[in-house]
Amino acid sequence: MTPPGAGVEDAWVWGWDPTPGIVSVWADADGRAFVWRRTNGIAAVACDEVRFRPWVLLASMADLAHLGARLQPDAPGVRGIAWRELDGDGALRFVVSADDARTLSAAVLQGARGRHARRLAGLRDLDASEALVLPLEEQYLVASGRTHFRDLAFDDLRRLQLDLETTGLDADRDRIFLVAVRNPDGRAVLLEARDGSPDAERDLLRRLADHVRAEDPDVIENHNLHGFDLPFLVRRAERLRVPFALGRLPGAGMLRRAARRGIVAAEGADGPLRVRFTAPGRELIDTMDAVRRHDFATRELPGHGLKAVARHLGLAPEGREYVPGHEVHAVYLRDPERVRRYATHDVEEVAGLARLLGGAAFALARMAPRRYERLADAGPATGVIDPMLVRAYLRAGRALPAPYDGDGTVHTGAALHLFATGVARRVVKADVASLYPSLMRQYRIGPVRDGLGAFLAIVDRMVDLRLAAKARGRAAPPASAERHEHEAMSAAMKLVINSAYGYLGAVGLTRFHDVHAANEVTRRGREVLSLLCRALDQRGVTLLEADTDGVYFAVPEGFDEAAERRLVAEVDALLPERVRLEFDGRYAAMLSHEPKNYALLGYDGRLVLRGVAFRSSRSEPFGEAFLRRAAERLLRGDVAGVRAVYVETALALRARELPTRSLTNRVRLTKTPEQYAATRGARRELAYEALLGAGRTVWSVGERVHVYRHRTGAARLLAVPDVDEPGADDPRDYDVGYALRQLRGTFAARLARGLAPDAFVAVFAEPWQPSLFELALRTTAPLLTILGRSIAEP
DNA sequence: TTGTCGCGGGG
DNA sequence: GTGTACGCGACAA
Repeated sequence: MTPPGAGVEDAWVWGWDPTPGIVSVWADADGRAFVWRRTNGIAAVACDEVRFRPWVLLASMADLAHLGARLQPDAPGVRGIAWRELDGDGALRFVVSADDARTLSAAVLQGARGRHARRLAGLRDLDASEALVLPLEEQYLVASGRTHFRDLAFDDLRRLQLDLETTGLDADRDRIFLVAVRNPDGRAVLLEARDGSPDAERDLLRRLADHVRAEDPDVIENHNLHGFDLPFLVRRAERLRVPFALGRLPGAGMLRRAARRGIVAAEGADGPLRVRFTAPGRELIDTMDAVRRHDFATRELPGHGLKAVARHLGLAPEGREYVPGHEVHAVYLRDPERVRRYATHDVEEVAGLARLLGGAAFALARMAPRRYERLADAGPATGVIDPMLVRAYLRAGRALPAPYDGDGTVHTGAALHLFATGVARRVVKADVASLYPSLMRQYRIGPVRDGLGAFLAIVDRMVDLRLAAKARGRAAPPASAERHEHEAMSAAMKLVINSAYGYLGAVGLTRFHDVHAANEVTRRGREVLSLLCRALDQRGVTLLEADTDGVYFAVPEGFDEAAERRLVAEVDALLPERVRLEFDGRYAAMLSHEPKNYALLGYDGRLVLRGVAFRSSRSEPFGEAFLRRAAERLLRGDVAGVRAVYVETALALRARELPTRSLTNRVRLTKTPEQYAATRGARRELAYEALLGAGRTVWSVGERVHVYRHRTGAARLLAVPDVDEPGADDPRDYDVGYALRQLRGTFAARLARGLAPDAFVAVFAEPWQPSLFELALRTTAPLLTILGRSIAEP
């Protein structure tokens, strides 16, 4: 692993204290920090209790004038209340510290109360322009230069997974009947309530807490741990009036911390106040946070639920047991073994998922002065970069700028050009890797108020770290712990690097935001996009669409892939050093419909539809199917084939050969019968009219129904069984005329850009009137329309 | 048809 | 002591 270097900038990235093996940190208002470290190799855990001086950063010393001689200059070993002034022109420039947080707070507030009309309960009630107050453990980490996990690998952590099985989702009504635990050694243990009584559940809670204490993990993990298991446990313990805690500090209990993605604890002035639970000494990690981050980068997950993610990532064990959520308790009563298998598989999948995706937060916790559990759910800009910058400034002895709401300058966006519509063949996609971070580094675009230059220095370091980690990861044996660590490091760096641009633009949220710098980045980005479009244009290709950092273009006949790659490399050579244009893919054909709406046909025959025009779940299945088949024919240049698909579909509709199911809309009910009755007069809605028409006056919100238009024009319900069974009970009484109008007006219209107007008329002429042009269609080619060719100079 | 608001999960 | 984005569905205008 990377040791902290000796340089100033190394300290900005890694901290500077070499203490190895820290797995958790807690600090209290008495000025005590509890530091849990793995020792004796990694076999044991030790808790050091160390003194630290709570501190606050102030814009003015006026509030402390009342201290008189009790206020002393900061010096090593100083006792009592001390202060020092930082360099530079930042507004937050006085570091005031004390032996304990209460003394510090009382001293500052005594002065501040004289100036403020409102009540001040604590330092956090001061304006952000007057004071910067970090959580206590972050005060400790920033001041000490310590970070988590130095010299530890992810697999050195003691990680325990737990998963509740309950009779329902409401902790005020439902109860816990089983807890599956996976111990740090990988063994699964089931704790079960002996019956449905409150005493049995109390006993279960006590055994769970005992078990965790005995196994003594550093980390507790589950999927939706913070959204379900922890709040449920705490609520049950409250209702059953039994103590419950998961931490390592005796008597600390389950504490709360503010968290954006927490559960609602109270209603505040600016919306609900949300909290997450925390337990001193152990890190409470929710794998759903890691899943969200992962999907944010890859956007390939089918959903964020445990089962779907585990299946998708190949983590589901052989013979995985599945039980629908609402049946878990009922199944347990008649077949407890099945639920035991199910719950065991849950914790095993969570362990795999946490290891696969949790390494990124682990890597960040070795750098940023925050608890591992906070880095796991933090946004990368405010959650990772900001704390690192605060630490860098204090380390350098430089004052921090006060929060700033910007000067009202609006944020300008990326460029989007549509050069052509219709069908193009031999299409190439090229894009610039990490365009915005590359521009920031190339042109040294950083926040204007960052006089220290720490922002760009940190981004530079992270890019280097990422490249090194990628190289080392490739060199390491597949599936090895070493490879896992490098891949996690690379993922963590990617996350932060890609958020650096967002950091600049986050006016009012990040400490050093700078909308002018962000606009300079997008301006340079538009410039690069224009430059590469012009360069491609000059080389005889047909530009199709360019968006932000990528471009689609069509190459002349005779180009093979090698020639395409040479062309991309040629244009790449014209770009600034750090801005690299890469070959991203090649396609047999593209139907360009509107900006960000297109269809691609791969050389392997795969059809990709992008944009709302081509994929809407509101579309009736028959229309979607028609569009896919017809678009594919069009992309192959087979206009007569498009006609054939249309004729076939239209005739099938007219003959009612298509199942009613394929003409339905799937609608989720959102109004109760009473609510709909109230609005029915103003506006009639198909789904509810269908329900009423079927004589149904009772339904529940959330129910999904299939609705279609009956030949009479009235809304009708279709009973759709779970599995498709071509039904004897399929009524086939849909409104054919309406469906035909939809086919032509809604679906065929998506292909209009690829056909000349007269060809469109011929292709989609009424099928029972054989077209005069039927023969001519065999020689009709799809159309490509070149739009205005001006490539705007930025 | 076209903007905005809110969600994504857990039993 | 808190702030992602993206794509989609629901709802209102």
